[in-house]
Amino acid sequence: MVSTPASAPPSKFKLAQALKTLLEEKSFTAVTTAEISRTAGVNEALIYRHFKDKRGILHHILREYMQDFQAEIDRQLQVTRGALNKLQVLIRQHLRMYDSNRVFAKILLLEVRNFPGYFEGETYQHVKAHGRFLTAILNQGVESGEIRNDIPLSRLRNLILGGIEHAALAPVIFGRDMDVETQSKDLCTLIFSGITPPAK
Amino acid sequence: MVSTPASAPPSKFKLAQALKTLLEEKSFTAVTTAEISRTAGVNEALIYRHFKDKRGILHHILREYMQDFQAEIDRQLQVTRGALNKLQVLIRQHLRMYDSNRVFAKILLLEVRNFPGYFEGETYQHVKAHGRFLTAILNQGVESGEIRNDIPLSRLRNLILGGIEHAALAPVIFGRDMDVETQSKDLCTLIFSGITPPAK
DNA sequence: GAATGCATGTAAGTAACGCTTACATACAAG
DNA sequence: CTTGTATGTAAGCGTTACTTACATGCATTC
Repeated sequence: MVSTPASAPPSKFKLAQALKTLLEEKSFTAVTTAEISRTAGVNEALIYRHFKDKRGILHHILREYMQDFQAEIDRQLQVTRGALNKLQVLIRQHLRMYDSNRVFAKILLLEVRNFPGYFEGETYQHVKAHGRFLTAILNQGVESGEIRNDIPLSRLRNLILGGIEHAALAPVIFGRDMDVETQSKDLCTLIFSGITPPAK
Repeated sequence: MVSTPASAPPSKFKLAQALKTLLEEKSFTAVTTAEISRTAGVNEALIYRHFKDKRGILHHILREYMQDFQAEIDRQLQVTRGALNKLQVLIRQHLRMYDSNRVFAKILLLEVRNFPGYFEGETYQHVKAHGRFLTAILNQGVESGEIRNDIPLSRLRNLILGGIEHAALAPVIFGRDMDVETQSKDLCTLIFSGITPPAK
């Protein structure tokens, strides 16, 4: 039994890898199919053997990233107790992921949302699953009394996801580096207790 | 002196209007130049007389929206005292704008960010100006003691903008309606005092 | 070792789309 | 009458995503 990686056959892997590389420097629409195949060192027609679309490559890449991401979060959260602690881990891990995988962040935050049919597609289901995961943590927090229960959880989730996203957005867009530890610490402080001064 | 609207000549106005109409139903990339000119009832080549690009039309529309938006906010904030009150007005007005101008929200939140050169372009300056405006309010809040000063203002701004954005995102994408008043009230509560239970 | 099947390679082509160009007309202002 | 501006028409160009048809190398299987 030989090693059969998830993205076998080899040319499929090469194509996905090539697109990742190209996305480091330009936007998805600015990358041509000819360019992808040339970078991958395979024939252009192979794109359409392995993927439905040019966009199919992007979706494939995004799915891989999402799976790695979710796996890492699952792993870390198994040793974490308390809803607020879990939230903190989730937020930090989120920013870490965006920081060390700029292409992933670019795809998820900038490229994919205006695809026709993206939100109906399978790839979005992975993202949704991640959202439900966050809701579950919030739910636990409400039950334990760590989190307020006078506002619908969906609102809390929106704020958290929005906060993470906007913390990452500028660094990702302008290629600046982000101080993940400070950013996530501050973000947690704000999300937990708000922008008004702490009652000392 | 006759009325000379900002978007004279007439065909320019018609083209912009046509794109707005088309964007209600499909994404920008899914709209073709032929379609725009046909809907506008003008010749396709006129697009390139009035705009640099197909994208130029979108930028033009976005600028118009931004100016209206900023004007309305300026107007409302002149009669509002206190940083937190101003913030509340800003947040509610933001959501109102996104709610009643879905095309505007679509452009700003979904379409424009992956344009090559958008962040270097003139249109983005309007958005940046709006960001500085928010920072000014936060600054005032820090000075008056309404807002905490132990965390950089850019972080607060990110959280606020991210929260607004994510509150609007799902309704905009899925065409659901949003309860602006409840949404903005809850969002303010969360941003002001966080997701932990209020100290009664 | 012949056959089967899969991954790959090559090359030509198509349709759509963004965008350009060249030329003509209508009309108002000076 | 001239000039300038907004507009109209139509043909065409280059790029790009995507398709099709056909051929090869190579492993597994019978």
